[in-house]
Amino acid sequence: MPESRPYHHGDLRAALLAAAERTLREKGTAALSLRELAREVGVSHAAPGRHFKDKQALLNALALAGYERLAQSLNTADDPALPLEPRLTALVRAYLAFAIDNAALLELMYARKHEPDASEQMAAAVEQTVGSLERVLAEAQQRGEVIDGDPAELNLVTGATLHGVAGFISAGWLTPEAALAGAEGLVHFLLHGLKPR
Amino acid sequence: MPESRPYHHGDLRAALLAAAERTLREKGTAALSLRELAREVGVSHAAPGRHFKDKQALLNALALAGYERLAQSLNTADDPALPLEPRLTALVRAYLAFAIDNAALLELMYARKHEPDASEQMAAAVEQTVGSLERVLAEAQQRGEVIDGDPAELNLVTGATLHGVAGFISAGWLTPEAALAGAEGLVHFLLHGLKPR
DNA sequence: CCTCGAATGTAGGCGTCGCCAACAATGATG
DNA sequence: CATCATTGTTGGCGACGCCTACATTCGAGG
Repeated sequence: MPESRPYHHGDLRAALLAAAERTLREKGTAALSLRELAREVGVSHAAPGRHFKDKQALLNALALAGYERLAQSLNTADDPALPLEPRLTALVRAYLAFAIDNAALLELMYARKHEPDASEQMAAAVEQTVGSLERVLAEAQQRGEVIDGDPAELNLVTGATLHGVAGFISAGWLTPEAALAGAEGLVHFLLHGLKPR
Repeated sequence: MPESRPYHHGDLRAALLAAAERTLREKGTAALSLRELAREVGVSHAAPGRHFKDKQALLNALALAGYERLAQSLNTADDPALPLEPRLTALVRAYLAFAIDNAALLELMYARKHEPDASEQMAAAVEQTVGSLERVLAEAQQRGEVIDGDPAELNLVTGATLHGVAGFISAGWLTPEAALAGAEGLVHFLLHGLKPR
């Protein structure tokens, strides 16, 4: 009699990803279990297996979605009309904001578990993400506002700095407030370095 | 007849830590299991519990040892007689070298699992580690070779950059060779920034 | 409209894990 | 030498990821 729920969920895959992201945000990576997700969504413990061949596949899907969200966030934060320094500051703010309220997800995105297959889709997403920064730097370089050199290399160090700060935030060595407040100073450092002029 | 091994191991705690570090290096964090460690060392599956209250306690001990090793490595790499730039380069090289052949361990060291207790010992070890960099920067600052500003803040951004590069290495976006080769350029960037002079 | 195969969900089981409690051997302290 | 804390063993609990066999539903071709 209890017509309960239909035998088929409708969009279990999406529901699992949504639940996973919520769990990730609220309880952290360690609390992510396929069985628990199945329970939350109301299906049997083996149902997730129909949509993700194993746990890593789900993590990959989460990471992929994360990259897309981050790339979009960076793209909307980028205002090509701005001068270099404020333009970079906006990007840095957007990245740090993402890192702050997606700490566990970001960690997942950076986990090097997907080297073997590489999954092209993932690579493309990463490219899109770092592309935001690279574009800005390359343009500035053409205008002579940034030193010469392989753009990829420049992009690497700036990206590393950002990534490092994000890591410090999730390690708890830097409060989110301090990080966001320091964004301007951070960009200034990126541009001018440690040496006095 | 088989007088096998004595009932008591002698120094089980150290043996476990050693085995754990080996496993960490060879198979990665995911392959670390208390039961497996016990098997490797030749004790029963519950024996580790006598020395580490839970798995996290073992991980903390590993991280602590890692910090001590890293701090020592940085200290021996620091030559106060050198001018600023080569001196920093040596430190960067030492840090990257550690990151390269202790990737999984470094990840553990940066995991923010030990905020609650803080374990003072850990905090002291961290302080010792970052202290190497901070000292160099503070001295250079006094000599006027580095811009003014809160030394802790300067230290933060340089540390973040280093940490970020290390992250890129373990993410596989940067080969160890490329990272070490780029150390000099990295330091130059830290000192001079992206803007042309 | 019906059938039949593919897609999706369920039930149960296997081996492993971390942790716990009860018990056994050892070694240090009086 | 007796006693007791330390250290190791055995066995068990619940949870996990993954697998296989089975059930239900959906959709495409007759």
